[in-house]
Amino acid sequence: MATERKTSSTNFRNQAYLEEKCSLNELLDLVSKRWVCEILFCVEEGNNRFKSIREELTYISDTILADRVKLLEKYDLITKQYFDEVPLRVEYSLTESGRQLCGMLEMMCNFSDSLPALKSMETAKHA
Amino acid sequence: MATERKTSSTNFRNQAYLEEKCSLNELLDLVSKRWVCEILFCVEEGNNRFKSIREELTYISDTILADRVKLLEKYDLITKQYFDEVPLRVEYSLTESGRQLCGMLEMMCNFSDSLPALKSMETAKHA
DNA sequence: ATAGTAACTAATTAAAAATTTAGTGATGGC
DNA sequence: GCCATCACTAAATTTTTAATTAGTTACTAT
Repeated sequence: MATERKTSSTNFRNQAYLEEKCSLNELLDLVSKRWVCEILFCVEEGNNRFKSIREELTYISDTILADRVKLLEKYDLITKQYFDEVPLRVEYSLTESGRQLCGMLEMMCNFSDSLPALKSMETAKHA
Repeated sequence: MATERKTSSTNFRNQAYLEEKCSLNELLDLVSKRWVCEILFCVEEGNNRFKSIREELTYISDTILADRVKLLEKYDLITKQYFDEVPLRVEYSLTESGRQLCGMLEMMCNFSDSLPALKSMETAKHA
């Protein structure tokens, strides 16, 4: 998983340039990683264990889920609580920032639902 | 630029699964493409020509800018107006959807500015 | 005739992201 | 001892995305 970024690339420089210009770019880089929003929504709705999230998000793998919860914890959007049980039990919950972010994502979700351009493409796909 | 996606991959299936689950995933896939938000903000602020956007966004290339304005037009977030002049003149402007999206992105921008986790990483980077 | 302009496109290559496969530790049940 | 559980990690591979290089069109200015 952990292949290092090449800090000498123009690819890297451009991302740094954008993040410097506006922190939105950093936030978007996080929330647009695959599965991230759905994981947030799972936790928001109380589906807060590793295994149960993995089951809800049909095709996600252990590797990715572990990576994403780690990222979300790093950005202080979720927290982990460890229970001294066997087998191991860990529960995730949203932080205050996480709750705020979820609120905004839900707004965007409503917006995207109402976007004619997106809707017509959906329909085209199913046709 | 136009390398076709491999529709048989699980990578593709997972993206389709997420978009089916929630259209937010489709919208995020668009706005998180590199440079997209900054292009929207340029147009919003009246910087509405190909060349001037390219100059404002220092490191962007013709190839990428052309791809992004095409995408934004496809999703009906910007429109193009052609002027019959020489040399060729094209102006972009936000659609009503584009304006709404910009509004939400600005909200998210304020949020990300206030996120302690992001801020501390910024600081760490410059240290 | 040659060079320059704006707004692009096509093909290639480099880099990053997602996925797959195979493991870990501590414990419990058979 | 052997298999199972949960919540992970490491390494390798595949797929996608971004960047580079080299063009195009239709005209104008030198």
